[in-house]
Amino acid sequence: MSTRAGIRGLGASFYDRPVLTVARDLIGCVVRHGECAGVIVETEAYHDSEPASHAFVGLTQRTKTLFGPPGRAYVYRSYGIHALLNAVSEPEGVGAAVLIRALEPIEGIELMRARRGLESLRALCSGPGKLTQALGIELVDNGLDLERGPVTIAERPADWRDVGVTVDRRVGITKAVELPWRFTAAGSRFLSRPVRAAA
DNA sequence: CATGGGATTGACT
DNA sequence: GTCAATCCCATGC
Repeated sequence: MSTRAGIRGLGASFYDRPVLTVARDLIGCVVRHGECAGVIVETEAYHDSEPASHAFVGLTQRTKTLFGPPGRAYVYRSYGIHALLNAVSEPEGVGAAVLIRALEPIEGIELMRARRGLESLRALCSGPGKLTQALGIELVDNGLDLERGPVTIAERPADWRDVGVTVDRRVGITKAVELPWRFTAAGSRFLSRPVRAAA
């Protein structure tokens, strides 16, 4: 491993594991596109066995990336407006992915502010549609290899290695709402929404 | 070919 | 708190 830390993307073996494990382990990792980068502070897992997942309907034109090899980006348009970024997980043939829901911005912040038309650091990437706008990720990035880029996800920086992870229910869905498949960096100020109060 | 439903956001009451 | 914007694609006639 001669590449500089934080530049090289995680390889397919990282994603070729149960999607809940990948979703938890992605907290603290770094998403990068060009000069812009941020630490992942919120993820959700989706799997073809449960109806909130796009892959629940089976293999279609839309879901073929989800059923493809692990370590690729699944990018789709939500509500006609927003591009949402996922990391395809589990072996090829299983429709599973991790939705990246929020980042703590660390590099390229001025470009992110220009793309978002906002100043507030907390508002730049605190939602799945916000972070793709801030990083300039669009539908053309669907299917790209997250190890080679242009969008990459790299391992945790040293100061994020021992980040605490909080488990919660997923946001914004109408099916399988009870599954605790949302993961957040404990105490982060950059989440899309607060963690739900304990029962 | 027509229809309907979103893994959301920002503006507004 | 409510609600519209707006694109892709799955489904059904």
